[in-house]
Amino acid sequence: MDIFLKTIGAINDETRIKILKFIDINGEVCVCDIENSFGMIQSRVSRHLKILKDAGFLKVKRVGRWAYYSIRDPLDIFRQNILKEIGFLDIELPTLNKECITNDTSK
Amino acid sequence: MDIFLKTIGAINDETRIKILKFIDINGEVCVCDIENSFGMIQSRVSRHLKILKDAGFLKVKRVGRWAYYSIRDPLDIFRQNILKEIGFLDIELPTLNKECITNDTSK
DNA sequence: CTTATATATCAAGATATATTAATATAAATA
DNA sequence: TATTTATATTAATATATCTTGATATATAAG
Repeated sequence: MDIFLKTIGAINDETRIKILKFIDINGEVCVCDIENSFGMIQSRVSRHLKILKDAGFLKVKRVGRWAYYSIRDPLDIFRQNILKEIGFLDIELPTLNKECITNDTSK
Repeated sequence: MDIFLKTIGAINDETRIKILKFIDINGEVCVCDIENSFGMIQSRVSRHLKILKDAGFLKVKRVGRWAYYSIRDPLDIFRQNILKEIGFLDIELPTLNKECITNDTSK
């Protein structure tokens, strides 16, 4: 029950639905990608990512100082269905904005 | 998005998950059945039922003064999946207690 | 008139939730 | 080593939502 409610609670928020769909569409993104794309401050992004990760939707891959978030794989059928449903929603998402300073290979 | 959040919000509550599973298991039940089985006051039951109905999970059949609630049919796949998932949860449910005074045919 | 139900409101408390600032941590690098 | 950077975490605050009991009213049916 607790796990179920945690899963449901995680997607009971518009911001997290957007972030989740954003990651689902764009694949692996780092925290600063989300910061830049959504125009949110870092701590806010981190917090939402943690909730989505703890609810079993996301996984993290750490590379150096970056943390790359993506849809957890394997994903159980229930969460897959939720993801599919979110995919149907008509939401306006920002375009992926890869502006992270130190992520810029020209630097 | 709003409909999605309404659906999610409806099951983001332990009491409603229990009522929903209870109806799923027992089929058609009237408000007073739930009152008696769960030991909840009528207004509380009515309110939760309204939320579950508005979220698309339940339908009502009115017979005389009674209102019989059951799982909405047809139910879209997403809500079916939610119901299935709730079916897997290890929750303690009260047994159906049909004690409604005027429901008693011996009266 | 009584009963079953629906609905609405109020007030209190609980819960949660979001948000940001500040701080911590850890890695890269000068 | 010191600094910068990406990210995480915590603490404080503000806000919002929910739940619940109590109560009151409305409706429809018997």
